Amino acid sequence: MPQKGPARLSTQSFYITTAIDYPNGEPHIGHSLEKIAADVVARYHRLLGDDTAFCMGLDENSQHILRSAAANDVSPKAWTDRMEVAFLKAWDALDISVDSWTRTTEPRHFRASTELFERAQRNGDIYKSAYAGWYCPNCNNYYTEAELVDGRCPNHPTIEPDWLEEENYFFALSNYTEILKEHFRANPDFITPDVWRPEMEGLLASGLKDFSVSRQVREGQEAWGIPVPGDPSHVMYVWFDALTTYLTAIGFPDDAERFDTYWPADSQVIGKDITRFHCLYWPAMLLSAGLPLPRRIVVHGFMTLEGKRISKTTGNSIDPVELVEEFGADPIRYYLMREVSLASDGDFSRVNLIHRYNNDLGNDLGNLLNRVVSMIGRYRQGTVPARGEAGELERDLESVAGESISHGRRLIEVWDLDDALTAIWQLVRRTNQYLEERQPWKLAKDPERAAELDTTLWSAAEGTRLAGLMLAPFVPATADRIMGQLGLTAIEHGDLVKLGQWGAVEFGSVAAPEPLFPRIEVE
RNA sequence: CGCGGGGUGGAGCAGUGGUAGCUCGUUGGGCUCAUAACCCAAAGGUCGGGGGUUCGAAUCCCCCCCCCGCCA
Repeated sequence: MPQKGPARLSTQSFYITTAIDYPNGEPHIGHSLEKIAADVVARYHRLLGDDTAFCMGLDENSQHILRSAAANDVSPKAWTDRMEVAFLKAWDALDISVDSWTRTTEPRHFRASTELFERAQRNGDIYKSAYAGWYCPNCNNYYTEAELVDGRCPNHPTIEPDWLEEENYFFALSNYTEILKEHFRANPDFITPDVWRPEMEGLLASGLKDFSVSRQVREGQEAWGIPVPGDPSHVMYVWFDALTTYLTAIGFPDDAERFDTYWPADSQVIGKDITRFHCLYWPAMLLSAGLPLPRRIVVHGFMTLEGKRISKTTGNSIDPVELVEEFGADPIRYYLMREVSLASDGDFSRVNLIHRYNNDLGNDLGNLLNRVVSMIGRYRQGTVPARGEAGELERDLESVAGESISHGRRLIEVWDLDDALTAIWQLVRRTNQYLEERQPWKLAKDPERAAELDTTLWSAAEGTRLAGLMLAPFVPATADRIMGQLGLTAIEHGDLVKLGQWGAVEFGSVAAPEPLFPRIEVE
């Protein structure tokens, strides 16, 4: 566990990636979970003052793209340009703070992939061999016997694939079984959460098999993809192309300064379907190229929608942009991070979203801010009073705030984001309780207790401020609104270190109270 | 078949040997600063089934049932 202590040096770098997406259709809520989780951690590290690089992108060199483009009667380039707009729009709507965006069709990415491939070649890990399987011409893909459905292509029920053999390039993954076993032994945090580790260790125990890294360009077919170095009759197949994005994004191989600043990646976030490729193939490829391995692969489960599998073909999907228009980005971010544990699959339910919105965001958090700001306005003409002498209740509130922050931090650092929110909510709840205990509305009626009222109002404002600060990675716009209503400036890089202690700011005048999350009435 | 994960109050989950916890929901009470919000309390579980180890098991062992994932 990375115990970083209470503060951080601002000279540290933090590199985080998400999987790159196939732009063969528009993004849906399932894509969003991973981006939001990664964004929370990226924002958290910026809040610590780390030099953070958060990279995402698009996987455009696959045959899926050619098919989608053809189906829509446009060129592949026009198609991916159009899809890029859709993806960027979705991530922007969800407030995903991406630093670097990579498309695999970019020349710099061709350059990086070629370099990585050549390094593996020089290391003797690439060889040519026969590849055989059931070939579907529509997919331009091979399937195993088991993958076929009644002898037909799983994606094209009308097509009976042919048994084909071709010469392919292979990567000698088997060379890396032992060294990867050792890596897993020496780095128990390499896979997070650790529920996925036994599966990888099982694969290692049974021995790794080499995998195909190229496809022949067939006659009459567009050479879509990155040519294999030294053999343009082949293009790279998936892994040396897609995974290399993580290197391209930070300047590999030509910008050594930038690359050395960020590599190896601190966290690479992926969906559970590609666990093996990121936990086994990818490290082996990096070892072959003489590059250090990422520190952590973070695996998340899948989302269902109202209990059903998300599928465009059955119309069971939600457009994140429409969702944001209806509820706002922060409620969706909060809901997904609070309700879905990365360790297991989660469900997106409209009823539960509204529930979380009203109960957690509206009642607990929004109402807390509202009552604090209202009372400061009503009893102290909008000026936050000086803190005064702390009694037992204030010391207790301060201690809960400290624990909430330290627990929250520790949990974010091990990617336990739902529990981190629970830890932060301890402070929100405690501050509400504190107000009940002090009853400032009664203190206000007795001029002799003005000092107690001052202390109470200051303490409640401070508890609310610290909760807002810790929430900033999860609900960034809301955190700024909290600061704004408390009369403070918007949250900045490094603020968790600078302002994350009880009493770290000088308050001034609060703004007019305004509900953060107006209640959503349901039928 | 094999490997792995899981089955805990109405719902969702935590809990790996020592009186079963959390959030929501339900019920009752309090408060009135606040977004019909907030606070307090109560009811509700023979921890999938059976057997075993132990002074003592949700927690360890064996068998069975059910759900999910992996097999390149």
